This record gives sequence, structure tokens and C-alpha cells, in this order.
Amino acid sequence: MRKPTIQDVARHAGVGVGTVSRVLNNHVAVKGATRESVLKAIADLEYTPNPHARRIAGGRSYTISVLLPVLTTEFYVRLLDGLETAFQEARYDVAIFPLLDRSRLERYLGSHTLAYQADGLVMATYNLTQMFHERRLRTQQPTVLVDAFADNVDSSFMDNVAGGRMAGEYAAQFSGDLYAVWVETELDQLFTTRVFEDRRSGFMSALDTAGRTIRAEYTSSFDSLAARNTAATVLNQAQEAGLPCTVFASADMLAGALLDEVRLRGLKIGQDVRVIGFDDQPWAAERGLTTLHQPVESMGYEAAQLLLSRLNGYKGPARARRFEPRLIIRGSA
Amino acid sequence: MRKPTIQDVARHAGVGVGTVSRVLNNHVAVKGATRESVLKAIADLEYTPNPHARRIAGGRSYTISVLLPVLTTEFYVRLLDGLETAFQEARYDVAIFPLLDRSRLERYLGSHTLAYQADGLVMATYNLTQMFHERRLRTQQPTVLVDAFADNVDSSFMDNVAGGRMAGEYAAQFSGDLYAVWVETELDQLFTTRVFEDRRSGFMSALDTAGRTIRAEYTSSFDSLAARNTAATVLNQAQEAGLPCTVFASADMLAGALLDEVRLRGLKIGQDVRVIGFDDQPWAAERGLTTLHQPVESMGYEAAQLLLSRLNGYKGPARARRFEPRLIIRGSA
DNA sequence: GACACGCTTGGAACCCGTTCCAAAAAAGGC
DNA sequence: GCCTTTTTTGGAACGGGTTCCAAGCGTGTC
Repeated sequence: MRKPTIQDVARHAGVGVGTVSRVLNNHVAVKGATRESVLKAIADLEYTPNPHARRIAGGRSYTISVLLPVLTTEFYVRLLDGLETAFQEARYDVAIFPLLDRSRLERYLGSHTLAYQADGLVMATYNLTQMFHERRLRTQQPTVLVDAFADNVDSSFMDNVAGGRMAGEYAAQFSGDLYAVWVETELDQLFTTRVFEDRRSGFMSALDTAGRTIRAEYTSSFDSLAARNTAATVLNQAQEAGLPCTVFASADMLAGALLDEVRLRGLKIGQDVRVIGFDDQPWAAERGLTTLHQPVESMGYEAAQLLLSRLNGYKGPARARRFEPRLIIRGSA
Repeated sequence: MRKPTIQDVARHAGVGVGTVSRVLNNHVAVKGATRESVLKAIADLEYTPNPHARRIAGGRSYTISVLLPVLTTEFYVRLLDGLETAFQEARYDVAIFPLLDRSRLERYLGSHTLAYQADGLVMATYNLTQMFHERRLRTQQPTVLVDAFADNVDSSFMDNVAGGRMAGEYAAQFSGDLYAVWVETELDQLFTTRVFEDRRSGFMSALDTAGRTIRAEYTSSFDSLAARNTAATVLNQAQEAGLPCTVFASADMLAGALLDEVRLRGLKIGQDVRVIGFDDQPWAAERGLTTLHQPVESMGYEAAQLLLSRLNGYKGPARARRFEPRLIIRGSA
């Protein structure tokens, strides 16, 4: 038996093909009752639209390119989840390009072909280069930034300053010394994220407002060995200077290392040493880590919506969507 | 400037659209001169056909599913190379499914969706299960086996018996003891390959014909540690029983381990110990290994052709294409 | 030279969606 | 209740290929 077509659905529902198309694409101008009958016909016939026909009739590829640094981290997995959810709803395909280093990004941006094929572009965590601007002007390809910001481009990002501030306000209420650990990212300058600078400035301003000062700050890279060393250094200093103390670890990774080290030294978490993390990694709940949860999926979902609105003809000025982390208080602080 | 269409090409070449389509699809019924002018027009306009339009007009997906156990080995990489070359020529896309274990294969075979999308199926190294037969009858999906054989299905495979025989005939001419090492594959029964049984039976029959007997046989698994151990065992025995000797290693992997071990013991390769491999791995030339080269790419290419002919309407009985390895004599034997 | 047959070729019909325009229906205004 | 405006709807045109039929051409035969 032949696959049903949009014609079959239209006939079955007693409406025109245009109406069926409108329902499929969520165009608003369809009355509730009509929409229902179309949806019923679709279900009855087990109709699935032919994506190729759609692409040729629509004159687009219905494909979005997503550029990101890596896809092996929790953060980007969640981000993609949000992006893909939104694009799937709009029946767009997603092509993912993990562009670990500068040369790959430039190769990508330089290639006409890919620009030609995707209807839109999502760039995650990228610093906008001159090259990118030129290309955007040249190709007119609708673009959205996610986890990044620039003037004149739609963007969706996390307010890390606010997140840092929340951590700072919460930390300020505890007596004892305050410490903080920041992360030095190893990404190329191209991919610079201001994430940790932002968290720091929010944190510091909160302490300032509360009239508190920080005892010491540390920096670690992202690998687990470095995190372990840093944790040891912090605790050495803290034990020497006197407990209790409160440590803001600007990434859960670091917070985890601190929890390990605290336990190792027979100290009491949340008492001798309070730890505040950032990220709310999957394991944070079971380890009782007080941390900042980021609505990463929402940020991705919203980025996709911004792009889709452009694809549907929105011509207005660039929009920026800001998302705030949420402090999740568990046992560690 | 708009992308040129088949209409533009037809106009530019002064022919009808049908003719252009015929040239694009390599239909024979186009005169040389006409074909040339069409090709020139295509080049002039930098025309590239729109694959979506093709899929909708042609009523097919122009996509082939390739099922194979893994794609990390030399063998499957070369196989895919041959398959993809042929499919690209015919402008088909290839979707690759590495189905490492039984559950994934069954999940794949059970799913209607994928069956629905691909125009044809290439199965590499799979034993045909009952499930597969039922599915084939149900979906009528054109299928070809590669590196495997079954009645009533098109297939393209290596004649490992012949390969073993060549090794045997060559080995038989040398004086001294004869040894052989076989491989025990760890693949699920579903993916059974008779490769090593076949090589063995060919090898043995050749010795038989030549009136020679084998001194001892060994079996190893495919990992390098096991290969090293096996090599040591073989050489212990050989040194005890007396050199020179000749060893047929039914996979280059094993032959490589033997070469290492021979050198380690200060023996002369090709003199004290002769080694014959099988596979002609990329490193075999520089290490001077006498081995059997398999035309794996050709086997894949031919498999694709068999499938394409079905897709183009061939209705005849199942065909089987047999490929013979070629003995490459280098220094080791 | 006329006729038949097979090989090439042109082009209309078709594949299955989206879009746009005009028409129909509904809502609003008096 | 009638007219205007707005919302909703039907369906033709279109997008870029493939396929099939009929027509054109060339060659071979007598």
C-alpha cells in the first residue's frame, strides 16, 4: 500500500491541502475544530510528511548547523537537548559540528558549501571573529548565538554574573573565612567564554555589598588531577588559617574534588568546610552539594526559537535572552 | 544568482530535460555527442542536481543501509570504500550501522522505519537468521550479502578456500616442518564468518595434494597479547623440533607477532623460519611479509553493483560473485 | 527508393509538499 | 439585518527532478 500523501489527508478530513499544510507547520490561522479534524485524519492514515517534498517545495533545506567546541561535556549535551527539542518541533534537522580548534572553525566558516545548505546557524560559546562577521554579511544566513553574546546578533545566554552574585550572597551569611576557586579554560581564544570572569565579578560584588572580603582565591584547570591538587592547596591554607570556612567552587568539578579532600581529612562538610558549587551536575544531588543549577536546556530551546522566528520572516532588531541560575541548597553549605 | 536547474542545463545544451536526466543517471540510450554537450552544459553552469527533487520525483530515498559488525578494522574500512565508491557513482547515499551485538541487529531488523527509508540493504559478514528471512519476505527490500553467502540472495564474497589453498601450495614447496596458526573469532554466532575454517580447509587440501603433512596447528584470538603468546609457543615447538620451518599465519596480525618473535630470538626470517600471512595489511610491504592480498574493495564494489542492478529492475535469480586472493611474495617466505 | 525496425530524443505528466491569492465564512459595527 | 473588516479556507501554481510515451532519426533490407 502506498504511503499516504497530504492529498489523502485533505480528502479524508474534508479540507484543502493548504489547510493540512498549515496544521503541520503550526501556522496559527487554523480554527480549533478544523485543526482537530486534520489531526484525526493524520492519525487515522498514519500519515508522515515526506521531508524531501517539503524541502523542495519550501525551497529550504530545513537543516540547521550547530557549531560548538565539543560535545562530550554535560553542558553541551544538555544544550543540544534543548536545541534539538525545539528544532524537532519545527521539523528541522540538526547538523552538529564540534569544531575543537581554530583551524576547524575557520575551515567551516570559510566553506561556501555548508553555508549554502543550512538555513540557519547556531554558534555556541564562540567569540565572534572578523571572519564570521564578513561571512554573515555575505551569506545573510540567519544566526543565533547561544552561551555567548554580541551586538546585532540574536543571542541566548546564561547570566553568570547573577549566578556568581547568588553564590556570593549565600556565602556571605556564613561566619569564617571565604575562599574561591576559579577555572582557567584551555580553549582557544576564539572560543573564549567569559563564564568564569562573570561568575567572579558577581561573586565579588556580592561580598562587597555584604561588607565581606575574601581570604584567598585560587585557579585550576579543568582536569581532575589539577582539581585534586587545588583542593588540597585550599584546605591546607584553610586549616592553617582556621576553620570553619566557606569555599565557592566555580564549577562542580572543583567542588567534587573539595568534597573528596574534606572527607579525606576527616573534616565535616557543611560544618568545618562549607562548599558551594556551580553547574548542578547529575551527581550533585546524591552528594548533597549546594550548587547553582543552570537552565541550560531552556537556554538552548530559546536560542532555537529565536532562530526559527528569523526563518519565519521576523526582521526586527537583535534580541537577547538572559537566563538566571537557581541556587539549590543541599547539605554542603 | 539562483542555482541552475535541470531546465537550465537542457536549454543551454539545446536538448530536452529527459535527455539531461538520462545523462545524469548513466542511462545507456544517449548518443555520445549528445552526452558530451550535456556534460559541457553541466560544467558551464556548475550545475549540481538537487537531491531532494530527485528523491521525490524518483519515489525512492536513494539511500542504502549497510549493516556491519564494526568499522574499526582495516577490512571493513576497505569494504566500505568499495561500497561507497559504487554507490556514489550512482548518486546513492549510504547509511552505516555498526551493529556490534545481537541485540542491536535484531532491533535494527525489527524496525519498520528504517526498512521503509532505505531502498536497499547491504549486510556484511552476517549469518542469515530466520528473522532476517521473514523481514525480507515482508518488506521485499532488495538485499545483498557481502563477505557472506546464502542461497537465493545476491552475494559477493572472498574465496577463502582458494586463498588457503594458495598458501598451502606455496608452503608445500619448502623443506622443513609445516605449522599453521588459526584465529578464533569472538563474534556472536549471528555474525559467524566461516573465514578461518575456509582458509584451513583450503590449506589442508593443498598439503594433501602435495603429499605433505602438518607438524602442528595452533589457535589464537585476535588480540595482540594472545598473538604474541601464540607466536612464542609456535617457535618454542619449532626450535625444539628443528629448523628450518614454515608457518602459515591465517591473519597478518598473527604473522606480525611471529616476525617479532623470530627477530627477538635472533633467527633469520625467510631462512630459519618462513612466514606466510593473510590479509596484506598496510605494514606488510615494509616488513617484507609474504601474504595473501584480498581484493576487498572490489568485493564491496561488486556487491554494490549487484544491489544497484536490483534497484534498476533486475528480477533474475540470485547471483554470487566470488573473489580470489592473490599471493604476494615478499621476503618472509 | 520505399518500408520497417530499433535507437534517440523531446516534453508532458507526475512525485509531494509549500505558498499565495482569491473566495468564503465569521465577526464586528451601526 | 446589512455592510465592512478580519479571519479562515480551498486550491492552483510552483519547485526540481524522473519516467514514459510518442515522435524523430538513422540504418538495413529487398
